Amino acid sequence: MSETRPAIAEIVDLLSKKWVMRIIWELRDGAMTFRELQEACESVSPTTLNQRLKLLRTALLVQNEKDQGYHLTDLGYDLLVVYRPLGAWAERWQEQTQKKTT
Amino acid sequence: MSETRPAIAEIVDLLSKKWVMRIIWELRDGAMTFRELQEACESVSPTTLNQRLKLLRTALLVQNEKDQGYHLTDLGYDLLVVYRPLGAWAERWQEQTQKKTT
DNA sequence: CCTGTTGCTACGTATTATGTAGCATAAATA
DNA sequence: TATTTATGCTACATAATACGTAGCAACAGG
Repeated sequence: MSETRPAIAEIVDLLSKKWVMRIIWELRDGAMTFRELQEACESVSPTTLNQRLKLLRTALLVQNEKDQGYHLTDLGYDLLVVYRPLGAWAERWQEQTQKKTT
Repeated sequence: MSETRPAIAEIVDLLSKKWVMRIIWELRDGAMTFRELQEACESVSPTTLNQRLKLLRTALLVQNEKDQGYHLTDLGYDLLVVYRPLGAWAERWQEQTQKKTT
């Protein structure tokens, strides 16, 4: 079904949707309830949050087992690991972009 | 102005906008014209492309010097470097998600 | 039975992206 | 010189997406 599309393209599509990266980030320290996630994500609307959680569940990045709340799968954690260097890059980026105003 | 917001949050916001990651990716091998970029990005509308290019230029990730076309800045290239491991992760991800159907 | 918490849906409004047309500039061609 | 071609981009109407608010059904105490 999705054989023709490269994996990287699909995941970039998914990660480009609003709140997706943020949700993964918020789940970094363990499970959260639906409403906890909602608050953490600047009170994102439940409609959108639920849509995103569905996407993330079918993408096997997030799970929701009974009484455990939403939490990352192993695959989801690995993605966080991949993203880790982005933090350092972002610091440098902010320095550069603030040279203009400061 | 943006002192209160962490760098990582800002960049995640930017990268979560449609076509932003794709545009950076398409510029990986050097300069492209506006219309080349447009074709490369599945004929994204010029309105949107121009909006994204404005964002990317003010974020110092893309430049557009005379007769050189659009191309990544050093900062932009560094971001690509950060993203490189995503390719390998995406392969593993696709294997996992295709276990279900195949 | 009442209250609180949970995950989630409904639905109208606002924001964002799309598609198509086309303009202004500059270089190449006839 | 007149015409074509390519460039970067704007205008604007429509479609898709996200938001905000209200509220429901299931469950757990008290």
